[in-house]
Amino acid sequence: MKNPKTIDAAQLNSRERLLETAIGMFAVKGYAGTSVREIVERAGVSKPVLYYYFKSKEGLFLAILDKAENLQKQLLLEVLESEGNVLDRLLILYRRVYAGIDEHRSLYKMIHGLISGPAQGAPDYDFTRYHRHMINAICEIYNAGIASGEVKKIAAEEIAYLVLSLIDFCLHMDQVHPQSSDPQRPARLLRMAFQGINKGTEN
Amino acid sequence: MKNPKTIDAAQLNSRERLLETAIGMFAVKGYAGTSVREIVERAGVSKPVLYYYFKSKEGLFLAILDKAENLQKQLLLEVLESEGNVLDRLLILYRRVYAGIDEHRSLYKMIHGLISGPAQGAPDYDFTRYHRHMINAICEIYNAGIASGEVKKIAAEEIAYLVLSLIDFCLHMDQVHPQSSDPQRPARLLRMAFQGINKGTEN
DNA sequence: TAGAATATACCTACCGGTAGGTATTTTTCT
DNA sequence: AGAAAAATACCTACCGGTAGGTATATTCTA
Repeated sequence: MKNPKTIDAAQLNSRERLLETAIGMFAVKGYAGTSVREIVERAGVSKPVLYYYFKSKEGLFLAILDKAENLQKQLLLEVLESEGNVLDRLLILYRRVYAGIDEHRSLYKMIHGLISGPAQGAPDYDFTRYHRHMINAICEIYNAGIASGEVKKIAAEEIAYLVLSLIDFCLHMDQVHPQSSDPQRPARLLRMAFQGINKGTEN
Repeated sequence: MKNPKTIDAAQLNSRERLLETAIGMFAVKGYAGTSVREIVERAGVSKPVLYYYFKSKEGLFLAILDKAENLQKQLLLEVLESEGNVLDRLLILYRRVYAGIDEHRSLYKMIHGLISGPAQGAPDYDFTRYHRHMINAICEIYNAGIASGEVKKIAAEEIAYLVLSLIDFCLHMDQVHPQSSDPQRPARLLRMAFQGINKGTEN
């Protein structure tokens, strides 16, 4: 039997439970606002278990961010396997990112809170990496479009910032103003932006 | 001599210094991430001075929010004294809010962090009040427009949400993406929205 | 039976908060 | 006006509690 956690799969193992619990609590109470005591209590383990797997509160925090980065990388790899024109692929990107956020709401909330809010006493961490991964992925898609002659030869990074702004905006709207949600918005905005980017338009 | 603090106006009094210091620290480190020791140290006072004026860390926090609410109310009162058509007055509102945020950057950062991020262990507080004040002000401006026959008779609250979303968006852009700042954006967006609201358009 | 995984019991450092005291200004009373 | 009383504005020193973290013993499981 080599498949992992064979017996007693009824409950996740302690490590995974700690991760999930901490993500949830960091997301709603912040890093400094969450004590390791509360984490282990809710996770139903004793304190040394946390230190056994993560060595410190900071280690647990970094493990979470590590996991997040892997999720993002994996997600972007999948997206980059897509085929089609630039606009379609960017929409695939958006939908995949959106689905990912939906699947890991707390994780997104936690990271977003640290990117756009106070440091909450959390250890130093370069959060721009998430941003960079996104930029790189968009650049790759756009450069493919340039190579195939589909879109104008504009510096891909310029486009990437524009596209990412639109995506951020749509995500933001959907997260904090769900009442004015509009599933067509991303496609519409991206299409609008592309009026001036597609080669056909010649201006 | 009855005028306040006659002698030695060289430095602000302890209370004011504590407020300003705490605002700055809550803004960058969050509520739970900031200790009263650090606050009093940086403010150059002893700990009991904080408890003398605010009775607790929580009291200091609430005093800050109280101050913020007063600032906002004062600002909106000024704006509501303006005259002109609805669009002009909304632009005045935007510019005034923008100036207010610029003048109290840390305070804005602190509150924004608590509205859109984790609770950071801060005491309960109904942050929707700031939102409501804005909505009410916009409603008042819009209703004046209805009374004068300038704009369509649409429920003012509906308009208020639309306008506030635009304003939030512009502020957000200016705060977190200052490189793509555009002073004309608010006017342009508001004007766009008003194409369908002004009576002239008849649709 | 070895080692991975967990528990009990504990440590030190720092947290928010206070006891108790003092210098200084303001008010009150005569 | 001038002394007495009281309020204001601060201090040093310390409290109980809890934070993150650990030494050590025990229990599972392969």
